[in-house]
Amino acid sequence: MKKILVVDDEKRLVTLVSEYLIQSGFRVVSAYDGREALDLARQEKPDLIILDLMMPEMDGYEFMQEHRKEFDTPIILLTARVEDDEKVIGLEMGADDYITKPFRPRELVARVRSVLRRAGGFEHTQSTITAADVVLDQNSRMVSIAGEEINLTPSEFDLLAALMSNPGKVYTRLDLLDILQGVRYEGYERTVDSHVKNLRAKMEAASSRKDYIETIYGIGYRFRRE
Amino acid sequence: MKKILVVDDEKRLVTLVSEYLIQSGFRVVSAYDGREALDLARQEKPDLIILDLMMPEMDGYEFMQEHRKEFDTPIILLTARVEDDEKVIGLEMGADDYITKPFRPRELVARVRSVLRRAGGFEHTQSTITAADVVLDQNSRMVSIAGEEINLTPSEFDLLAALMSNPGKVYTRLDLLDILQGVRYEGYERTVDSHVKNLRAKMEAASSRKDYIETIYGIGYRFRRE
DNA sequence: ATTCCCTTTGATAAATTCCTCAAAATAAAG
DNA sequence: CTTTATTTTGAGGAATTTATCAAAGGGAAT
Repeated sequence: MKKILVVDDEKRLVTLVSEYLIQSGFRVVSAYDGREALDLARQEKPDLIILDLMMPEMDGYEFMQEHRKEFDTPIILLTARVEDDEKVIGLEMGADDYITKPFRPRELVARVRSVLRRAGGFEHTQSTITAADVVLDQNSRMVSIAGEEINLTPSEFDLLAALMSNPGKVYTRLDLLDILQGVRYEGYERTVDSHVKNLRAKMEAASSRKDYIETIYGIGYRFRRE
Repeated sequence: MKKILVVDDEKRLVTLVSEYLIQSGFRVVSAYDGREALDLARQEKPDLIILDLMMPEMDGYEFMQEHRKEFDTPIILLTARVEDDEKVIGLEMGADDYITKPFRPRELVARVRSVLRRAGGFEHTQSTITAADVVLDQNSRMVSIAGEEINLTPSEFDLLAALMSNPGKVYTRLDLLDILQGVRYEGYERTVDSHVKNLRAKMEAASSRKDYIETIYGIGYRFRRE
């Protein structure tokens, strides 16, 4: 299982990213400034680092400079805005990829997988979830029901993956919105309903069963546990 | 166990919110104006702050400004009206969520849980209450009796959660009405009776036992303690 | 630029729950 | 036993929440 170091001074963002990565089958350690990150990098020897450029104490550039003296761990940069300059400097300094805020969690995970693949290692992440007769593969992002493959949109897949990661657990619409949209400052809860509706339709079309996803009135949704 | 600071000049509201939070498994400290809140924040280092924007002495904006210099505790704003401006300003100043008055306790608690989950860690608050053969889970809001899950409406759940949080303690109808409806200046006490009736029916249908909820004539109700 | 697909939004219908009231039942008091 | 107070119960309409649909908005690919 791959270990990832997440470095950002915004705690909320670190938590969100961490949860999403964990849910995707990675192990995560986190730091809130460059110095702390350097200590952790030495100690934990992560397989990949997700790094914010703007930080107190020791910013991203400094961190990379120091870090590169000792390791060649792949790095994905988080940048607030994409000045071309920033991008170029970052890549010259040895970053493997970059992603601009705000971003969607699934986009980040996709890049993490991509960078890890390039960086050589084979993925050993736990990538398939099975519940009832539904099989969901996080790597290929394919889902099949009773052996028959179904075609989901990215949002539908993310929603289903979240629900299936804890069958029986009830997720509120706000929880699910976070998963769809990343850090949320506003959002229409009915968006979740729409995706659930489409997801249910596709799942029911592929299976005689229904009620894979249950509505908990007044709360949210959950994946049915036998 | 997470500690929450509640700041509002309306004492009645502070009391209600506090009780409900305590009942939901949190620790609570409270302040009635911004200055007092700042002292308490320094002293108690809460995990989350629930903050009214309109207050004497030092209003919510001022408080946030000062507070942010020293901490990054997540904040949930209470606002009387929702001007979009207010919302935007608040969020820009670092609030994590907002909720408009009047609100129901359960809605607030849901947001508290959601923000804490994002902001902090993976430790969970003590979320299940067990009494007799009844198990009640505050996170998923599910209840089971002798292992069998029963389906409660939001109000029924809130009522049962309140009663079960202190088996043997007698709650008046007004106490329970507060829990159902939030800050209330009028209300029909018989509403509670109705919910109790429905609750009893569902519980008795799932169990051979009855009398989980006892009537104290002239006072109110309580959950039976063995 | 055009097309296609996905996401989000808003509006309306459907489902569920909540509140209220009044009559019936039960408990306490005299 | 009778009276009075309180609780239980059932039912209808009000209110809230969810499901569904259609259309607008965005972004990527052609």
